[in-house]
Amino acid sequence: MPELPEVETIARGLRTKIVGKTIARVQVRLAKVAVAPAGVDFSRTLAGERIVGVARRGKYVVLGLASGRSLVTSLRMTGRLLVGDGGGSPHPYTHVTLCFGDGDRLAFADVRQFGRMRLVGPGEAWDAALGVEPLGGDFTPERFIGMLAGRTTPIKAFLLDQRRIAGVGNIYACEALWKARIRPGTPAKSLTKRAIRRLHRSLVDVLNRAIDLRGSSVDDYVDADGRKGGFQNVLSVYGRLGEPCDRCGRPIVRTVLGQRGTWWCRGCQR
DNA sequence: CCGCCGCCCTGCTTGC
DNA sequence: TGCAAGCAGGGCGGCG
Repeated sequence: MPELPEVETIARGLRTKIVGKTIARVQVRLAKVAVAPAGVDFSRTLAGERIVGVARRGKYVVLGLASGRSLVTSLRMTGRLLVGDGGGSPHPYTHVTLCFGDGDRLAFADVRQFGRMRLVGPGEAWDAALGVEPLGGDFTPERFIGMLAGRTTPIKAFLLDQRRIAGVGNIYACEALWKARIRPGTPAKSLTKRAIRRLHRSLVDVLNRAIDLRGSSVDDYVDADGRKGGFQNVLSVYGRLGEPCDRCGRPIVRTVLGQRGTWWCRGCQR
């Protein structure tokens, strides 16, 4: 499931491939995944647009268009953005295809149909409800301490709340908490400043390391080239039920917290 | 504002 | 062996 490092990898891959290309036509096979403002036709509006940039915000891939509009893609769990020349057989769950003037195509495919491609207008504050970028300069240890003050919610649930910190999903929340030696269920407000600083460091380190390794391919994630990531080979807890903890040797457990599977070590996460 | 819950959807796993 | 039920999960809207 694509989280910040996977989406960053996808965005970087797309940037080298599609910036500068002009959209000639758009095929929408599953209407509900292609979202546009009221009165705006998704396909007709995109036709003729030129791609001027590819960015990431939280877990969203943002294609910047020459008109000032943006095409914002949420991949959710199983969404993929794939570039090709249309020569090979298309991904069987392709819902939207952008056909460029030079014959290349950008396909949005998603088995579970949870992902969305959303066309937003110039200056539209589509990300107003999204929280701070964890790898941006705004996310300081002191700010993190302030964010957690008085919050009763379990720290792991807080990390997953996109309105607070944008881009952290289940894999990296579990990994960062393990690295910081913090129990996932700890109420946010009861963490010491020292522990919060440790968690801040762990979160930034885990995300950067995962980007270096081009993300984690846990289920079927692949980047814009169809390549798998490498972080799944260095996971400490995620998906490792029963395996010995790398730090203390106790078997990794799986519990459910906020309706999400949570992997952690009872031995060394306090 | 905050926390909690159900829904969306399909493929895989589990159980009879 | 075959089939149905259960489960997983990110974001969003609704509720208290």
